[in-house]
Amino acid sequence: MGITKRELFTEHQNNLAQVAKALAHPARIAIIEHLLRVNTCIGGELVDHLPLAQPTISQHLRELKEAGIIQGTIDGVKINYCINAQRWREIARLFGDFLATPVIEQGCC
Amino acid sequence: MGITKRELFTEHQNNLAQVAKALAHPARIAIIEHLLRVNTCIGGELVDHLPLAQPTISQHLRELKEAGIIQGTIDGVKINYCINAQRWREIARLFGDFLATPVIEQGCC
DNA sequence: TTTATTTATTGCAATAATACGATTAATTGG
DNA sequence: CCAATTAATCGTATTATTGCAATAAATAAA
Repeated sequence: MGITKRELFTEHQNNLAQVAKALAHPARIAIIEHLLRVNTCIGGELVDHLPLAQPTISQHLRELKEAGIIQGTIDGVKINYCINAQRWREIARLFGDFLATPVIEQGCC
Repeated sequence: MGITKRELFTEHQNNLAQVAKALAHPARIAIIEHLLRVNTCIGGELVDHLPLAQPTISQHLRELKEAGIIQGTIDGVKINYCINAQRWREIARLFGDFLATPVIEQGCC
């Protein structure tokens, strides 16, 4: 995109937006859903599972890693990926609090 | 971005990703936070409130509108914006269910 | 060492997003 | 009608994202 003027917004607003951005692609949702289901998997399994080329998946994995949502540990030639449980709970709280804010319904709109 | 291959993913994955994308900018988070606080406001108030030019804010408002998160009703020359309460609850459920999925912590990763 | 396996990186093309000045459209008030 | 107000749209520059082929890097196995 063009450049986002992050410095003009609060840290909280940027945190929410940044996590949302990490979740803003169906492939990354699919990766997370898969990891939540199987707990741990290697990259190759994702290549078999998702309809995208290996470099593309590697790129999505990197974005999820940079957002702290997943982590990988080297196991020989392979890499075991899993969800960062602590970060996952943190994100659940962050979005939970935000989305739990009630909307007062008025007739105005 | 480049073109996202949405047709290769499930409707649920695309739904989550699409809402996340609508939330993936601090200005849009700020707009939502403001509307949650004041319940209703006109576009001009947002221009005073946010450090962005009027056309930019108008563009962000359109994206939030297209995601169904906000709605606007014409009031003379002005437009009253507010959160779509029903949609907001729907999104809270969508993300709540997703983020509530527990991560089984293992020593592997 | 050579080969196979697995993942990351590079480089590129195509497309989407961000931001804003200028302009337009729509309505209100005089 | 004319000016003022408010918001949307257009056009454009800049930057980010997506996707993949080709390649590199790293380790394991033979």
